[in-house]
Amino acid sequence: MGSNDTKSGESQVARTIRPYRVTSFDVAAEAGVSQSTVSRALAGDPVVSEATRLRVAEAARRLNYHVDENAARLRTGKTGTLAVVLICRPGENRKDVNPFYFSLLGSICAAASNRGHETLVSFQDTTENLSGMYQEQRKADGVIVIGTTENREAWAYFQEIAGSGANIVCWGAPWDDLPWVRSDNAEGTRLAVRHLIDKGYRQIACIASETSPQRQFKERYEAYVTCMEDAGLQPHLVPIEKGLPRDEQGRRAMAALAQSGQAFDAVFAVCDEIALGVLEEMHARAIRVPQDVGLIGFDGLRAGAHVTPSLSSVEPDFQAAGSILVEKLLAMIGGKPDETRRAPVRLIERGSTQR
Amino acid sequence: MGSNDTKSGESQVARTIRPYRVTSFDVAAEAGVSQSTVSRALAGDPVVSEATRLRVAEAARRLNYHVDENAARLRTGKTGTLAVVLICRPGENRKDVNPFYFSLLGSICAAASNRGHETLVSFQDTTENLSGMYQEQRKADGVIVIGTTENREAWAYFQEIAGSGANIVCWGAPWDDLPWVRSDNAEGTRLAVRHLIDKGYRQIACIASETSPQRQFKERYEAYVTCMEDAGLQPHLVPIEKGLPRDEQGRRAMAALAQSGQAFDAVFAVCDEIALGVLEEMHARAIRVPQDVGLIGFDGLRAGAHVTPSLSSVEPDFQAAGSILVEKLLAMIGGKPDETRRAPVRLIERGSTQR
DNA sequence: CTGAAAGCGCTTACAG
DNA sequence: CTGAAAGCGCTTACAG
Repeated sequence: MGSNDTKSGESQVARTIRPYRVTSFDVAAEAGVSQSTVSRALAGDPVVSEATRLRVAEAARRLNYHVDENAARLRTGKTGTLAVVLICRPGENRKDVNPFYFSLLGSICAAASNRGHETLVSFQDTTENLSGMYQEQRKADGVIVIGTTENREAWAYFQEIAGSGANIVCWGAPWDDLPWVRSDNAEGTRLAVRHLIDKGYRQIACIASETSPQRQFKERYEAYVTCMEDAGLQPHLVPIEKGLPRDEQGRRAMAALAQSGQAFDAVFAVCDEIALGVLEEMHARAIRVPQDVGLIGFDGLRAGAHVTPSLSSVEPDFQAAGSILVEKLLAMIGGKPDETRRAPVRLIERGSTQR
Repeated sequence: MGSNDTKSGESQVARTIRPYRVTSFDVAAEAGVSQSTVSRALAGDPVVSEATRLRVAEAARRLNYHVDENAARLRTGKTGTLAVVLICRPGENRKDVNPFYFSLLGSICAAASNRGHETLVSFQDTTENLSGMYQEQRKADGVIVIGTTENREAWAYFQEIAGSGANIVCWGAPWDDLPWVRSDNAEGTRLAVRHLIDKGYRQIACIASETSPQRQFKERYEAYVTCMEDAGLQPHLVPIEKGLPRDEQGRRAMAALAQSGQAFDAVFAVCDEIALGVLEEMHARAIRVPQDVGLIGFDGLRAGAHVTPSLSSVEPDFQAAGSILVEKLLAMIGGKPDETRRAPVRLIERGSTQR
């Protein structure tokens, strides 16, 4: 079927099967200099004369020569590449990955690109899939790990890698013993609660969890308590039920709050997905937002812009977050650890708090 | 300042600055075999005896040895890597990248991973940024280019690369002379229009553009005309204004339709962002959806799930799309072109058509 | 089944 | 300022 084709020339061409590649030697011949001069000229080594540099560049262009990065990396030991791992829920449909992570991924790639590094991206979830030996395989100089806090197995794997001295930074880890970056949850919560107070709301309930693996939920709840107390107001926690989709958690918590008889005129939900469920439940109960009750979430999901009323929120600056992760990793690679850990946040005032 | 530090040992240690790396020679010594046997054993070459293979694997584990991929690739000429380029609008804030592209990016990475390939991702927009010489630099075996149709400069660049014989497939190109994959727009439109008809709508207007650089808009509009005519109904085009944000295009088109005096009981918008603007304008005009007028979009944006009423739509299966792109590229790399060009779509029935 | 050796295409001391 | 040569760490014919 083609493979037993024995036309003459087949075997003697065996070595020719690999397509011919233009090398720095070809460029050297074309430019009439040595191969080492080609390498220096193309790398921009200032030691080569301008005339030679131009001649070499022109020859390279004529031959459509490009440096074989594998050879360069083998020689220098540097990759110029950062690995990015996005941890998913095991078996999760990729479409259900929190879109924030897609955005963060994009901003990491962009930030790395601005700093002259490429990004080697992978989505990982289960054991057979986990692979973080980037430095050992000389595929990258370090790793940025982002993704769902809930995949403990994956985080445990990367925690071990971090423990062995690899260059690694992360966003979303359930533990604090890997170098992490997170939203400035205290500041974001302060912005949200102060905003509600400025709008005249006083009986502000917080839909949250004290026991969630999501550290940011805990941080936001604690900051909420502090803000309320600082303002002389009474905090009120409405806990979420475990193991449900976020919007369903929001619906149920809102139902529980309404049925509790507890007075409230505003709700601070620790994430927008929960807040969207809360809003639906408020509609179902004919609670008018923002007239009767104000509502604010956290995360700045796009979906919040399109609901009625649109959802006020606090948004992590994921572009800053991407830069911070990249800078932190590059600093670590350079041996001068960078202490930045918090990504800035900003308030998004939308309809659900505009009374 | 540290660099003029002349403590003894400094210069003789110069070669030691590069951290020691465990090589296949070390594993060979540890396992008591030759280096070539180590290479074969770890590559799973069936020619090595099981006993030897185990001994080598154990030695490698003890020494925490991992193959230097740069050396392997230099030798084999294969990268096992696919490049993915996401083209953005020049100067665009990354957050405004259509979330569909983030999802598609994710599914491409996942599909590549399933096929044993890593992905080298970059976001590109302007000239100083454009870089697609992946095969020449031996960084990847081929490129998948996705992103906004509107960045003509970037597409022209990749079109040229495609013309020079590189392995490249794309989603979103404004021209048809690079190997492309797109949604099955004809089928998706048929699903949308048939659905409206099934729900009893008859006077179905289409908000679209015949001249947009977005080829899918044109394809959807043409399919709409065909479907309407096949059903014995009168097509009615409401053109969008150029150069505006999509939602604003939707608002204006809807306003124009309402003011035109043309009778209508449903609207098919060629994308969800436009449909969301249409919906807002309908609310502003107290047009009840879906009772008075039905509305359906295209693209299946998440935001559509949260508006009131939720927006019916047609969704490209972006996971299938990612697989198709990867398979098409791998087929091209393998020299056996694959003719698949259309990603499957499915109808999402939501509130805006449920009367 | 295993080993000795060549060579992938660069970068970078070392000399001049 | 330029060249000759070594060597990065593998894979794979070639021998045995």
